[in-house]
Amino acid sequence: MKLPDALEIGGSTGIATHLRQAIFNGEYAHKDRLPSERSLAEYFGASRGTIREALKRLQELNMVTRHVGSGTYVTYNNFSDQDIIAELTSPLELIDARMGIETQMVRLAVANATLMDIERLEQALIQAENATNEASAFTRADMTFHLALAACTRNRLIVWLYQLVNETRGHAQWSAMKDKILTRERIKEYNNHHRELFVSISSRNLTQAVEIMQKHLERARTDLMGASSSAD
Amino acid sequence: MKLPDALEIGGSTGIATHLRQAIFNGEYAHKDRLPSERSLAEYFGASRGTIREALKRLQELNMVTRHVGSGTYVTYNNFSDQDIIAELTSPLELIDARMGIETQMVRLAVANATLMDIERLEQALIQAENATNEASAFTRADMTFHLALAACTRNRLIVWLYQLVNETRGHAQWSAMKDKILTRERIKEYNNHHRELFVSISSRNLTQAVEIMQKHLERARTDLMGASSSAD
DNA sequence: GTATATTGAGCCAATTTTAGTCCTATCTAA
DNA sequence: TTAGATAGGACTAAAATTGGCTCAATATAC
Repeated sequence: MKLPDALEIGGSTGIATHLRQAIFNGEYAHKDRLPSERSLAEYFGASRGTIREALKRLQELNMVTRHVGSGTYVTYNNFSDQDIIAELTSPLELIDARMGIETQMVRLAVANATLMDIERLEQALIQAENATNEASAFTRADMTFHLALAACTRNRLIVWLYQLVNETRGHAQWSAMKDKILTRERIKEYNNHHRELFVSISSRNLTQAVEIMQKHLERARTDLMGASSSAD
Repeated sequence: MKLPDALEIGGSTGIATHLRQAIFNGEYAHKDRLPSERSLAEYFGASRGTIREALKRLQELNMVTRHVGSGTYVTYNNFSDQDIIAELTSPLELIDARMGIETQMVRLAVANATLMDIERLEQALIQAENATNEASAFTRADMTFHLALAACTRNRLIVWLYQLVNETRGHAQWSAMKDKILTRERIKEYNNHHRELFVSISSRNLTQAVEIMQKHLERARTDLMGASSSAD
């Protein structure tokens, strides 16, 4: 292995580097199609075989996929902030964040929820109560319930923030644990929390509602810690 | 280093990319009608089928809707969710949201802040204390302080969320009131809050820190309401 | 000289593009 | 109201393009 004396990096490795840079720089975005091998060959002044060798490298780096008759497509994902955050956030961090937002949500919900909001909340609650059998169905219904709760605040900023938080719940680390945590028993318990929460909000009992939400999330945290420690 | 003029990518995907860029760049605005398939075919030197394939991609991306006999219309909204939310959010809604996130931030900061975090927090504090003369300078320093506080939580999700919240602070409704609210006297008072907050966090006094943050935001709310009512 | 990389050519199978035609929906002007 | 122009939707068979692959010839590096 020696370093090139000149800037000239020829051959398949040089072309591969060039293309890699182009993709990193966003010249070719996610799902874009690269030029055909024959066009690239002409452009780089190389033979088709060399281009193929270069593309093979990109393929091995999982930066492109190739389809006969169609073309070479960029699979490299220039992740958005949100994707990175969702990937990095641990379920425990998530609970901590929810603890802040959702208890405030409860306070504002008690103060601001309209009758229609409360009706929607109850419908979401009923859906969750009918989903005790399957973890993924309950997860969906649970998200809907908490989102309906967010809507009760009548605060669009909070609704938006909670939607963002909610999206990180769908990601890898949580999904992997979900089935272990959500036993039928726990689902029942969570639904009881939801029911209590609904009652206290619809009767505008502030301190009770806040307490229940705190209990709910504390319980979720301990369940989570039990699962992650038993997983080690 | 980018001169692929000779490398125009053809095909439906290339045309789709081209049109997508045109919409992103505002060449075609929201609700505008795109040229007809036949015109586009002529313009791009491709057949109608290829154009249809490209438009199908845009349709799948929810960037256009198409109506027989009428045309293809842009539905992509150049404003991001964040811009819309920031525009719609009133300063009072903002305070309500901050009330939830920031009190939780304080709790986690007391628990998790490292010495380095606390040092950064103090530096931000000092900067804010030196910016008593100009409202916009104080606003910037204030944001930095609260962001440093977010960092103390060691919770990346919360940091991210708070960054988003913070960005909405820079928008129209707040900016208009800022100069009215941020008298030199109030800036001094806010800085006192910051100082107290810093002391209680660095001494790990949880209940005191939470109380101060609540006082701080409650005060911001009343100041805000005074300003908005006098503005009517 | 040997090992390695590159070249250019040809062929294959998968896929896309083309250039038609006919259809229905919508708009506009007589 | 009616007629004509124009819009997108759907389908087809032929042609062009694309990546996958092989092979012998050539160039380059050690």
